Amino acid sequence: MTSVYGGSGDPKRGMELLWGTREQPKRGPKPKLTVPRIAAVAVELADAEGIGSLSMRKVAARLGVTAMSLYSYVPAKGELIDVMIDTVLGELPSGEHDGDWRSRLASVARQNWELHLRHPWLMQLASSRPVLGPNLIARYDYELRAVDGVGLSDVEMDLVVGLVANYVHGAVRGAVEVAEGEQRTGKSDEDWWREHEPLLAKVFDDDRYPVAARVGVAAGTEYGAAIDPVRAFEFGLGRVLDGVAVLVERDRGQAADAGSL
Amino acid sequence: MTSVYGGSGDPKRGMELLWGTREQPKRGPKPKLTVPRIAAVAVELADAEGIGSLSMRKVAARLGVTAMSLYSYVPAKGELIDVMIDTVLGELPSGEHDGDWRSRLASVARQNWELHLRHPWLMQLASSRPVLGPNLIARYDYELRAVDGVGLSDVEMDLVVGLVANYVHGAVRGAVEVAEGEQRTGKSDEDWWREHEPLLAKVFDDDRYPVAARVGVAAGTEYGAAIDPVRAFEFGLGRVLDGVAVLVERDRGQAADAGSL
DNA sequence: CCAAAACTTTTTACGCTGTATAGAGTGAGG
DNA sequence: CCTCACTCTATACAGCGTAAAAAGTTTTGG
Repeated sequence: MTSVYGGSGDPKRGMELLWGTREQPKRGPKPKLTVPRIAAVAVELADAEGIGSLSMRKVAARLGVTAMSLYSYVPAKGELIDVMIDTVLGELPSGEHDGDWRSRLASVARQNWELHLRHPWLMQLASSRPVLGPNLIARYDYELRAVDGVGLSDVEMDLVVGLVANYVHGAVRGAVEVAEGEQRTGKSDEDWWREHEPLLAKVFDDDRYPVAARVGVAAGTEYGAAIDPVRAFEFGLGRVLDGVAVLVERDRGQAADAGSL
Repeated sequence: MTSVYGGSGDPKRGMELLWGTREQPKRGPKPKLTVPRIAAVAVELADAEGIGSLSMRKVAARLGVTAMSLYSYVPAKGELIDVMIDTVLGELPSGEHDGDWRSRLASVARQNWELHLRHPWLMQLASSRPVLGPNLIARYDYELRAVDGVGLSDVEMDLVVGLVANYVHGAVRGAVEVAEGEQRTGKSDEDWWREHEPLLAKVFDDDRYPVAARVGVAAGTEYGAAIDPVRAFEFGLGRVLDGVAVLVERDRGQAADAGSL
């Protein structure tokens, strides 16, 4: 008899998984595995070979078990990935903050940046539903506290934190591309750039696309490569924080508090 | 679920595909298909069912041909996806601009936003290498022209355009999630939010996560849902443009300065 | 004009995927 | 003890990308 909500459906079961609120069974053989152990192995595999080549069979093999055995811990692969996501979110700080709001927010951004570099497969789960696991909530609280008490409204706080998260997510894309490209081809981005220079010269047609040609060449020679993801990230982060600062100062003036910054 | 395409071998063949610089064969039967036609059908399928369920067999079937037949037009699925990407980039404007730099850059962002909503599968190709097709170059030129002549250095222009692209990419994620969630479950995000309110109340534990609880509830009631992607996008775009404005004014006051943050 | 060469298309096949289903093994409660 | 609840294994299926081989189609050279 098959459940109507097979596969990625049942949110209650997913919540039990993420929050570990499942009463352990009283009868039957002792389980050989645990959900956190399965998730840890899956994360290891995804880090090493990419989420695209992560399969239930490989995870099971690494655990000395058959593929189907995993299905008594996890309803389907989708839920396993949900647990993987919340697992790696647990690597992020969620305690007390230091410094002013700007340095706090910069730290938040850099922590998220590094997490995505450690686990590039996070990028590719862009269009799945959010997970709402315990580590996500803890982290959300932490990120909000970075801008708590600086004069923003609650909704503005949520929007600012979302803005930083969104920006980091977009920016890390370039870095992951470069890193995976280098891993795949064994060539550095710089080598690739030099090797394909003649082809790029034809692509950046000076007559049809004068601005692209001028700027593309200027940027390419400056970076020594097609893109410099770290520089792009730090540059964009600076602009984003400048934009938030404008908002903070505006709100502060509105609250008749002539503080400095 | 996720599509990772790797291994794509010959970059020269890929370039020929994208730029259409392949001399057509003199002997043999007339080809029934063309690469643009194949790509158009593939885009249609990906729009309708997602990139995860796009297969060579389905594309071929839609064209009245067997799967293997496609391999005389395209070396592999990865290259087909490259062509798909450049194809949809062709939907974007690339002509003359109106208005000042701020409204131009806002238009650029909104155009990219809408493109991603039309073709959500673009999101999931986050970690593939860039495509360098003709439409990408034309669009890059167009976006650069939005901020040409406002006093930024060439490298700064590249960084600003990259910042906006990165931000949009990150922001569109939430919108795609909501849209796909609604399509998959048949329920609006608002319904989902209301239905799971008791569970969310337990998740937002007021003692452990006071800030998350306060802000999460405030944001949720304000949006009438877990997130309001359009509002988040417009808010973040405003802040990003404010941050760019700070840079523009700084450069304007000071002839040349590449420093940031 | 005909055969060879060049090209497209189909057929078949292989190893891989997620997971449905059924059965075997294991431990506690009646 | 048996029985129930549970874990784990074995088997199977449909679908995937694509390699290899063969068949069909058109142009070219002799």
